Amino acid sequence: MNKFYITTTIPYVNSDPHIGFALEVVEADILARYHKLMGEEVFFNTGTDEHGAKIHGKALEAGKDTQVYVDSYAARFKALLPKLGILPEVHFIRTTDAHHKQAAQEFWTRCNASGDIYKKEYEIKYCVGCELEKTDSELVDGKCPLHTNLEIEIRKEENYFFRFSKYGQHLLEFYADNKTFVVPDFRFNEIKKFVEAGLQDFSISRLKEKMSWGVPVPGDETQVMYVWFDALVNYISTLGWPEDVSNFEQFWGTAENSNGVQIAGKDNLRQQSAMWQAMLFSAGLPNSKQVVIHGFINSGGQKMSKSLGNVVDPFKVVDTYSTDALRYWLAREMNMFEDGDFTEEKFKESYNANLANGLGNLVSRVLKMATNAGIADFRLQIADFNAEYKTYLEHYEIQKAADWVWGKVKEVDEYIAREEPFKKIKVDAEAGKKDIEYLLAHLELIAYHLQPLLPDTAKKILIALQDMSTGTIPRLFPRVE
RNA sequence: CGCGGGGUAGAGAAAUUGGCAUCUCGCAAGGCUCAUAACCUUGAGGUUGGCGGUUCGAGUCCGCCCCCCGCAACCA
Repeated sequence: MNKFYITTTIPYVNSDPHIGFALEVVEADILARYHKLMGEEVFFNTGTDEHGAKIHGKALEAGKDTQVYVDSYAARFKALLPKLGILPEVHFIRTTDAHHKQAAQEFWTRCNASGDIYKKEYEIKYCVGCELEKTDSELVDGKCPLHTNLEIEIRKEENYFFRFSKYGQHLLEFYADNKTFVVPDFRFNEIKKFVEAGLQDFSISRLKEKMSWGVPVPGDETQVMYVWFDALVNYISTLGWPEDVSNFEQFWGTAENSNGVQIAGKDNLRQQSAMWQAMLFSAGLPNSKQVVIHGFINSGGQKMSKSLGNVVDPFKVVDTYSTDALRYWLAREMNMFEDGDFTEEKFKESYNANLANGLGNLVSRVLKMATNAGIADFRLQIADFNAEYKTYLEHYEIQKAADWVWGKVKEVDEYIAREEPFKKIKVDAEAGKKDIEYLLAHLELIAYHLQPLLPDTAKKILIALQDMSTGTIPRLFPRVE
């Protein structure tokens, strides 16, 4: 049996889940469901990234024990999954899981054995106001934007570094041999350019006495791993690596047959397609098979931010509309690879046009015609996806796959207007009935192809088709005014 | 000349290797009554950011310019 492995990146639990995470996990779920329906054995991973100074700081600020703090956030992310209609068998890894920590340590040990880890003095930019380390990109004019009255302190400490620079050439050769390693191609070009420009080693640990919230570095009591290093290992620790070799090789793959598909946002291009791959080289493990990079969801034309107050809460969207309404929007209104824009108004417009008036209304009218014609049951007959639709999903073109389905919705509406079976049945019962059966078959076609996209809705339609004797017609998506 | 993405109807998008500028929403008129005030048809709406070039033919290829938006290393 073919194996399919897909993973999202794991969100950092320093704030509530936002719609960007919902996008990523729904995209992964659509692909996982598709491969499952194609008869493959699927391993689907998501989870939470829970170490690091930021989280530690936030917990201290809230006056909570750090583990208690991350537990409550992890629960929040976990609670979102059923709200989004994610496959219940999804693996949810937490980087504070005991097994993950052991796996991260083993990974470190292997990189160290390859001679890729060394100690060097590192200059940390530290904001006394936040009591946190700051990155260059967080600073505005060399100052912390939250504490512009304070100077940034430079603190020197000895950290472990990873020899990223050693793997530049190796990465370029790997990219050349794997022509669709990063999807879409413009992102692949971006990362190639970045690697070509030359790589610098990056720090992978912090002094424990200053920042204790991390995985202990093997063989050095004084240091903990920097959050990235341990977090990236989740993609394989989730499979039971290093102990469960069989599971690891079946799903993550082998050197000859890599099998791990990763989905990530455009901000994660470097970490996933360069840094993590170099780490895998170093540890002597198979690379990912593909890294699929999606865009961002903006809100009203601007980046979502707390200060602008335009953050979209996926829980709220689901509660107002429905799980499948949100899944529809993420699948069809978002281009898989470009940025999209969310506004309540556009969401509602699209909901009414495509779900209420389009799909929902079509199901109503066809089932009513069937009921009126005395057709009580319908034998399901579709067992495979359309070839064009398959091609789209195999190339991660979720939007196009959804377009294909709604193209069918349109065709069926047109057919009804052209053939007028509701009229025909009054003069020629046989011909009218034949038309209606044709419509029912197309409803099945639509429902079948909706399974990965809107699983709940697909199921409702398929169930309704099989028993129309009760005369009750599901109202899938009521109009919202 | 740091790297990259983009500019197509009021809005959002699409257009293998150059070949009738297409689709959805919205708007107008008509049709239909199976349906969730829904559905179908037709129509209005365009200097494809600008200028120039190649070509029988350019949204597409080449040159220059203008304007948006990311990234610029340890930020998911």
